[in-house]
Amino acid sequence: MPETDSAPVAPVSATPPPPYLAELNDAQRRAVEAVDGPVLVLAGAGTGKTRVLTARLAHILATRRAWPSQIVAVTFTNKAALEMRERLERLIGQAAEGLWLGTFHAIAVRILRRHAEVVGLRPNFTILDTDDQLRLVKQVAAAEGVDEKRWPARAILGAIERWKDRGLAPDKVTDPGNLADGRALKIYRQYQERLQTVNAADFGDLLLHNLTIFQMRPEIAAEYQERFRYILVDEYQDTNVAQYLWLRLLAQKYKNLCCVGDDDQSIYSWRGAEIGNILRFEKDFPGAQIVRLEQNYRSTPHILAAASALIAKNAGRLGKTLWTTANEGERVLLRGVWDGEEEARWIGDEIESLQRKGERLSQVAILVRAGFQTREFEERFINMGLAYRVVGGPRFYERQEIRDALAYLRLVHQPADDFAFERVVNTPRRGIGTQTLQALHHLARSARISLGEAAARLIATDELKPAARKSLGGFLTDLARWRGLAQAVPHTELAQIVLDESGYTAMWQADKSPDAPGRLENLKELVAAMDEFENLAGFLDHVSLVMENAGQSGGDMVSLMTVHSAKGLEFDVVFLPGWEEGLFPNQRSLDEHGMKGLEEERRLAYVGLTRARQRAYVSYAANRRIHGQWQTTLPSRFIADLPQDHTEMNAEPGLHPRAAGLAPGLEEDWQPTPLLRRRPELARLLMQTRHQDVTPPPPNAGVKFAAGDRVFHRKFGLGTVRTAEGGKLSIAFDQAGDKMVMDSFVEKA
DNA sequence: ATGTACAAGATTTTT
DNA sequence: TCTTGTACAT
Repeated sequence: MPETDSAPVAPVSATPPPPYLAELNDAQRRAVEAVDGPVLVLAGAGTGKTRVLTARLAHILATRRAWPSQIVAVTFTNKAALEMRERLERLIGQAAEGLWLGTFHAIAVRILRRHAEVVGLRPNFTILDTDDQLRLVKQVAAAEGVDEKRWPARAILGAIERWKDRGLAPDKVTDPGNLADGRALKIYRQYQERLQTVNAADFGDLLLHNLTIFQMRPEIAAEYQERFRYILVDEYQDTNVAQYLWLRLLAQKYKNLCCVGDDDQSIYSWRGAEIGNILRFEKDFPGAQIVRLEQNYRSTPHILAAASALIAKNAGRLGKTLWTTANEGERVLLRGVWDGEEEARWIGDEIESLQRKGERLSQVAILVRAGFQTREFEERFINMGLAYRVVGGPRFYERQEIRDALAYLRLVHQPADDFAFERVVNTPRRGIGTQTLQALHHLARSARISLGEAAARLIATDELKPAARKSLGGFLTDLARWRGLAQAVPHTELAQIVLDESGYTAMWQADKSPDAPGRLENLKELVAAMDEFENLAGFLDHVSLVMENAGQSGGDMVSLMTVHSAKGLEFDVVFLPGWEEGLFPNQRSLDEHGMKGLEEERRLAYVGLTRARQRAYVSYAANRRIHGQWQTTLPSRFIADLPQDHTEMNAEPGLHPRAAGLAPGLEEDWQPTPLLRRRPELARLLMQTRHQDVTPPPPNAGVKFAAGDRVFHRKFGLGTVRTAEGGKLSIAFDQAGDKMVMDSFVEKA
């Protein structure tokens, strides 16, 4: 949101009949025209949520209910905000100057910068990234004497973030739980205090501080309540409690709040999203209009039916019946393969064949459950020369050299930024090691000052060794000079000067590792990217809030991403690999959240399927290598949830043939092959061949069982062999009782 | 203060 | 398998 928000901008003129209404169906039009008062739009996948929200914006402007600067529209990603703005401006035929459009965080930060002093910050405060957060928690926890092994910093930070997601500042927390022996709350307090000392806010703070400001200064709250005549929210099912409170407060005066959401697509509960926010809407806003959108414009009937049947297995949903008038199309294709490499090969071949039939690569996506799954596809696609892009993968701003460079700029811009200080004080090497740093930390913590200030005090004494003292002094002098320069020269020039004078560029020039030239290239790119911003502050905010890949968006390429990042997107063809028990649904989600976890996983599967317009492919592998370990896997229970009428099974011969009809109970006779776990060299050999042609060796080949042997069965557990005849064993299982089992299904215990 | 060698641990999803 | 952290040597 680069625009300023000074004076209200004149109303946008539009000539009737409005084009934005022409392309809508009845329900959509109702949602658009019900502009006064609270509105909740419950909409299924592919029913045109964003289109409705945009049309609504256009409508508000065209009917002159508000100026753009009196409207706030909140989207889930910055990209969605950009798209909405473009669409809106096309609709109204002019720029929507002054419109507040962006993520919760992007909007909250604008408010916070203005009133930072209310929460003890200065307007140029730093926005922390996850790394910095974690480092701070580690420091605080260590000082508190918490055992890192028992209570990893990650877990403590998780607890802190959960509190923040729920809108709880340290003084509001009532349930300290037993995390870190009940010390988590104490750590939270110190963490927060330290953030204030170093003039920084983390992501959660952006909203939390907003709430605090509104609470402590009612006149400020009133100002924004007055300003925001219309509030629009996309993806409402994924708002957390803090966001909900923020919205409720701001909408208090005009109550023109319109939320669009789909409870079946709530996939962020791990980040604090509350489906309850949707359910509560009518209670909080009596007389709210509820509009349901159920006509799907995206997918073919087969895909829609398969997805609907899948999500119908979830209990506790509001329930929607999606329908479409589209032509039947192809069934969802289910494909079972031997292993992950085979899966990547098959998908690659399939994409090539689609491409030959005229499908554009940019209309093809591979959606995986977890980030690490993209690697297999990348390797394969590089190999076959297929153009692809990883969406949301390793990001430009997360590269080491970029983060270092940014740390220099942050430190120039915000002298108290400890995290930046720590990052660059000895990069390039200045002979400032752990000893010196420890002394700095010690003083900084005890005197409640920033590291930079502590450094300044320390060089005034003779506590440090002469070498360290001299070098640290030089560093501080440099910083002071650059800060002075910041007023005088343009920010791109400043960046260049800082990188050169600090010796950072020279450091990489002297580096003879193969990736050094690339890093220097990236640094150049960074300086070039800064040119698009008015000043250093604007650039730094952009970097903190918009952590996405610059460039490389163009071109005809296959998209590779997690299902989470595919939210809100659509493609002609979607591949959904890795539908295996443990991977999808993810085991950890199941272990930690039980039924709730399973339902969220199912919603995720639903989101994945409904991204497809024309074709959806679901695949699973019988063997997968995870952390370099071979594991045999079962087809996901979600596959069994897909109705046979709308799917087509196409498994490799000999691979758990009834997988499609197999319920997760796995009563049946299929067993994974433990052989591969014991003999990875065999697995590797198998992987190097065309697997269609290879019959896997029978499991347990050559293993003979005799009465009295202790054995293990995947389903029945441990037991003792009573009799063995041919391949059939009679086994007395410790838990499951007596069973007849084929010997290939048990292992020697 | 810096560099090396070896061991342990990790992998869910992101504004 | 790959990355990160720690202990020890330089």
